[in-house]
Amino acid sequence: MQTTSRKAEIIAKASQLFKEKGYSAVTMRDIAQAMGIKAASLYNHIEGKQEILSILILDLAKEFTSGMDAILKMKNAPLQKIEKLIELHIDITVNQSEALAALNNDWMHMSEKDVVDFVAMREAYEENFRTIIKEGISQGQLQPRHPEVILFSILSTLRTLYLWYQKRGKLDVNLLKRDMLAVLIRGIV
Amino acid sequence: MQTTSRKAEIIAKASQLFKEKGYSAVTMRDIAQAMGIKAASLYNHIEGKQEILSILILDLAKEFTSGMDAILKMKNAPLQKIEKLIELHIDITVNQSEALAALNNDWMHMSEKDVVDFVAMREAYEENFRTIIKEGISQGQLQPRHPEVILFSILSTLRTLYLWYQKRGKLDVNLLKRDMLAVLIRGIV
DNA sequence: AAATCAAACTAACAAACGTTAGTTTTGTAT
DNA sequence: ATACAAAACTAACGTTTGTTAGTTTGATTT
Repeated sequence: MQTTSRKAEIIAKASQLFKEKGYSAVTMRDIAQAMGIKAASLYNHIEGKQEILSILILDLAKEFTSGMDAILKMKNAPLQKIEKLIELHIDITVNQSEALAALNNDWMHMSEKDVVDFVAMREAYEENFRTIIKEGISQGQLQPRHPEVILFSILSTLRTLYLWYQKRGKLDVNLLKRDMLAVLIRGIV
Repeated sequence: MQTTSRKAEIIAKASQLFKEKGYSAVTMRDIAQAMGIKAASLYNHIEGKQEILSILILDLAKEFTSGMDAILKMKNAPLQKIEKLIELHIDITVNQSEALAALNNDWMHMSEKDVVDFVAMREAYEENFRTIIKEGISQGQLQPRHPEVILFSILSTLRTLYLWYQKRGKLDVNLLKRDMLAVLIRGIV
């Protein structure tokens, strides 16, 4: 019984390389060498380079979308939903830090159709996040700052978490969540 | 009297393309076409593709470094230094949003020597920032959170500001500074 | 033993890449 | 008009790119 298909192995290895150098700078021969095989052999498992990227990005985007959907269904107050969203990002980052690099930096190199789908998903995600923030403000639970500034302050931090989570001594996840929630929500003063 | 050299024009145009697709995905023919000339003509002005990238990134890195140096010389309290740093990032972003993309995403494609210099500058910058934060905590001006979490929450937001500053209706710079200072320092609750 | 099948291989292609060499054009100063 | 320098051009180069075609290997099933 195989636990991981060869295709999944290729995608996993490719995502590591994409994280290091970016999609465009990684060649099929790079990926093959990292797998210990020849470039042509990759095509027994995948359709092409672009397919690797699309699977990587769209699967991850769906994870964010379904996470958001679950949170929207909750009966919690806006601030508690934001806390859940922060935890969602941290959980995904800890388990998928490689794919996050591609999602952040290389989505524009997917096929046109996949780019359209991805951008739609991302805009829907951001719009849901924005709505929660606006509710928080109108209910007096959040400070009356420009919602866009709040949205992107939080999102920027969460989206680039993958860049420094690793090296910083593998902070305990629960400790990380506690401090990030504190900093992002209550500030630093 | 020419106000901008042809070389500077090429670098400026290239940085726009780098921001859209990343350094590796932009070809010399792309840059030439955007300039309305042929690819070979570029070499009358620049040494090669990598030189464009290095000038772009290292010039910007020096701007951050000298900005940091000026702030370190001030006699202000840590919190006020952090406010100055946030304003520094916002000012640079407003004037150099294209080059910031390359600095964030494509620094690893410079020559080995330039990468070493760049990473050294970045680490020095972060170390200075970290020291200010630690002073703020030990003086009781900042909450006693993990300094690394504070550092990267602020830096992540500032570093990706270039991605959304433009489209969001060209927020007035002073308004942006006010709201970002509030969100990053005093939080959202 | 024969057949099957996944997964590797070798060899090669056409296109695109960064770059070089040598030449022509263009504007400015003599 | 002539000379000069800046900046464009055409043509081509050697590599590298993603990908295809056809073949071989090795394990499992019949």
